[in-house]
Amino acid sequence: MATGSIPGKNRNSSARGKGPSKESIVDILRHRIVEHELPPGSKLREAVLSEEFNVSRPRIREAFGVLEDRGLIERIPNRGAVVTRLEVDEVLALFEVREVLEALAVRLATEKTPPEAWADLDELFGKPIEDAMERGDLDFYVDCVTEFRHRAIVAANNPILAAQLDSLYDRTRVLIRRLVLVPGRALKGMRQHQEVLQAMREGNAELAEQLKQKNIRSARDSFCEYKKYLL
Amino acid sequence: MATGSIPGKNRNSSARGKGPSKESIVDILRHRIVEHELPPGSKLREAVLSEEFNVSRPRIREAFGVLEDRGLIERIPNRGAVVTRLEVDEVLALFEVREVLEALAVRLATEKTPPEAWADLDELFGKPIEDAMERGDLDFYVDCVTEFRHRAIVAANNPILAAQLDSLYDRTRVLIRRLVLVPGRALKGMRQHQEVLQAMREGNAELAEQLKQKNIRSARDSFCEYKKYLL
DNA sequence: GGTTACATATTTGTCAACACTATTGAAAAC
DNA sequence: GTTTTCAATAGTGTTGACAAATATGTAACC
Repeated sequence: MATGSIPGKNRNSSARGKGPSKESIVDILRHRIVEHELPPGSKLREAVLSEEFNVSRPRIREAFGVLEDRGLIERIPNRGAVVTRLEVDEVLALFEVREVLEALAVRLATEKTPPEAWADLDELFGKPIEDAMERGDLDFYVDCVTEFRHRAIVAANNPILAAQLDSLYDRTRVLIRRLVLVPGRALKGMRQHQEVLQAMREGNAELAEQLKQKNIRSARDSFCEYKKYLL
Repeated sequence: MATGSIPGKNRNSSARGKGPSKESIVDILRHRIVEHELPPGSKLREAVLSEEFNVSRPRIREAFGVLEDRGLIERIPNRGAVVTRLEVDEVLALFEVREVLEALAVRLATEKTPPEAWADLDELFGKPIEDAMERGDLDFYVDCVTEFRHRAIVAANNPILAAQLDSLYDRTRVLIRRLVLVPGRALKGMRQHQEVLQAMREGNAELAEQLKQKNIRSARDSFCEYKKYLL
């Protein structure tokens, strides 16, 4: 259920290599959509996909069904499937939910893990990331935050939470990545993560949860301020 | 996406009435599963369903895809689909997430609505429900709590949150209903809801959120204590 | 009597072809 | 020259049938 695998370029690719499994199909499509390889508004034609994956149209159709249920595409009767376009209200709604779920992940991770386990992450968010920030290495910052997210979700040890967060994250991935371009956002995010990590190293789950929630809320505020540049 | 409609008995029902739409199919199946009309472990045969709904098997298959993605059924290759059986760990995981999401709904509802709007609910949770409790009318209690839930979710005005909560609730509906049988549980739940409502009438969103979170956590504790009777 | 092997039957997985709807282009009328 | 109507086309929605795999029941053998 948790879509953990990393799809994308790989086998199949039309060359009569027997089509990929159904889960692979939704994962590949999901990947293309969340990475804006298929930007919002793109039409998804069943025929071309069925030919590319060497499978029949009903299999594509089945994949469309779950993609639609996850809110990644919209299907208009007799008109076909289109990649969902995010509206401002929807982004704010996503942030509202992410605010409590990401915070929950941090709290559970802190509760369920000995504080020492966060030493390496804490180290990563020390000198290495500060150096990266000074030289404007945003990629490194994004990688660190991604790693933090991943570790927290794994440590939270809650498959349902992981699936829900994945689903939320899918719909805002590019947006969140664009957000680091907002002046001062990355620096602020780094400081906030350092605070969260410190609380985690002290085993203070409630504090870590509150700080993480503040972090997401502050990200949402940044989005609001710069929304016309970001959407 | 938010599965708000109330499916079940209705049109179609095999009598050559042209099959129901795809969304109807997953809603009908969803309804049967969450109400334990199809208890955990039931086998879902594509052929009988396609005949009952007067549709072809690929349509059933597509519905199975989203049901599987939502975690309501499991599909074993070449073996078919069975209704998911809940494990204790999974129930606890669901409670952990519900704890923060239901609380979020209450906070957002309080923030986005004038306090007077809760007068009728507050009234309902006053004398009427106390009387019902005295005469042991559990149905009335369940109806009140359901109404509270519904009102909070609508007032929260967040489609993503509504969809996630629906999905969580689907997987534990019968369990939660059984929970009111636990000695003292209903009474405790009533008092907790009264406290939450008071906070809402005072416009104290943060307090209402915390109280609602405590309410769910206390429900989880009750489940833990009586899990061998409930599962 | 119990166990194993085989044949049958049921059920899932997959596909290719058919029917219907909407869009787009051209042609004719104003 | 502009607008309206109609036909052709492309693409979705749906169906039924076919192939592969598993479960079941029976018979033979130990």
